[in-house]
Amino acid sequence: MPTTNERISEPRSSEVASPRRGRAHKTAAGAARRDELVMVAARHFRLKGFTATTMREIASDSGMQSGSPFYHFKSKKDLLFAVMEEGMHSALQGQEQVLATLSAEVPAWQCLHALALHHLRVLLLRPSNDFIAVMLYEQRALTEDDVKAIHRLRHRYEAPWREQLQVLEAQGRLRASASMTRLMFFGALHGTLTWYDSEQSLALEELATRFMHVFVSQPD
Amino acid sequence: MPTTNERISEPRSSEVASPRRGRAHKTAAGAARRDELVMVAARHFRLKGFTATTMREIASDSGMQSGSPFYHFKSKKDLLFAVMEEGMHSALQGQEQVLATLSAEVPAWQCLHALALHHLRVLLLRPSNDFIAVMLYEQRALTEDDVKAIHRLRHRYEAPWREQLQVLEAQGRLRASASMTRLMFFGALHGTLTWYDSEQSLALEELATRFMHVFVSQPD
DNA sequence: CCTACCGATCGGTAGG
DNA sequence: CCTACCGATCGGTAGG
Repeated sequence: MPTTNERISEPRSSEVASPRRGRAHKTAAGAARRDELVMVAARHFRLKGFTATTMREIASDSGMQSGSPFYHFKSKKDLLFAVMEEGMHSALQGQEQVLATLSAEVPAWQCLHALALHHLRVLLLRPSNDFIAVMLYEQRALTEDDVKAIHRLRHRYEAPWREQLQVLEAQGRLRASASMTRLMFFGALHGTLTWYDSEQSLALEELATRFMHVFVSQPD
Repeated sequence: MPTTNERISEPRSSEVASPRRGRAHKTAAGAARRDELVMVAARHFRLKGFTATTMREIASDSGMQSGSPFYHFKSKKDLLFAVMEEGMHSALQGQEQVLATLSAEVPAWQCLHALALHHLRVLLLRPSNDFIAVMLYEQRALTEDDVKAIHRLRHRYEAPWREQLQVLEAQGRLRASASMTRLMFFGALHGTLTWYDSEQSLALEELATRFMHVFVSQPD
């Protein structure tokens, strides 16, 4: 996928002066402060919502004064975008690692199972799983361009899903079309955010298997 | 179900003075104004979120002055609760009507199909479908007691689902346990809020059928 | 239900 | 990254 868009790749190779939205820190300490802001913001945005969270809270919980986050981020919306964008980048990375461990001839059922398990971990495993709830619930607070950028990342994330589901569809092992199955599958997975309880519910491996049996017939 | 809780049933038989959270209007015009506030609020809460919506916008779009909504509702949170509570009441009523038209011996598959279709209509058909998106996305803005009241309504709403899914489970026609199937089913249905497009997608009847084939095997 | 208003808070900025 | 601050807005209220 060489079609990375500019803003998404920009943070990794930029030298613009602060305040801005990317990572342009000369010092490791500066980058660490920025990362802390993103983490703290993700938690607050998830628990209280974007609008109900104040920059003052985020600053205070990051050990800063009220105006200091604006040294790292031009606006509150840019901080929200950073939460979603960096979350998606790390989820994409994790997914690629999972796929890399699979041999090339692994059956589609097993591959999709691995993708589902990884996604459940992204959704439910702390820490740093806050971003995805924020992404699912706070899209309307983004600018149009930022929504598009996030959608591009989500599309890349879904690419292997599309691929495996098409294989399974061709094998006659789906109960709806590949794209309909994908929409239902993600909907059901995202629903776990509202009911999964790590104390009382199944282990994620077992949960992923249950999902697979509902959406795909005949495991290999 | 005689276990209706006080606050839920209160609005229908109360005589307390305004401002309050129930319907205590002597005049039909007063009740109509209140209903308009609830409808307008639902739309705004859905499109912009609870916190980002101001009482002034709601007032203005309801043809009132900025302070007037507080004649009908003690607080913004009470208006949010009214949106969810009245939405759930009408959804419950609609569901009961659907069930009433079914004969007593209708097979479980058909009954669940009717429930799924009704739910898709509640989710996706305008007007007055805003409340459910608000309910799903804005729970954290409610007080603890209000969350409990809404959960009781949702539990009542899910009762016929539980019943039919248990029948289907006993018949060996589910791919996961009855409760797991219900959680996945609702998750997948709620996901339609993010992707269903009435212009391009299937008719809701057909969509309900596709859902049914994924979650339940062997239609009658 | 309107008028007029208050106290509090918030995103953001200048200047260092 | 801190200090000190501004302009704007907001939920809510008193009094009619």
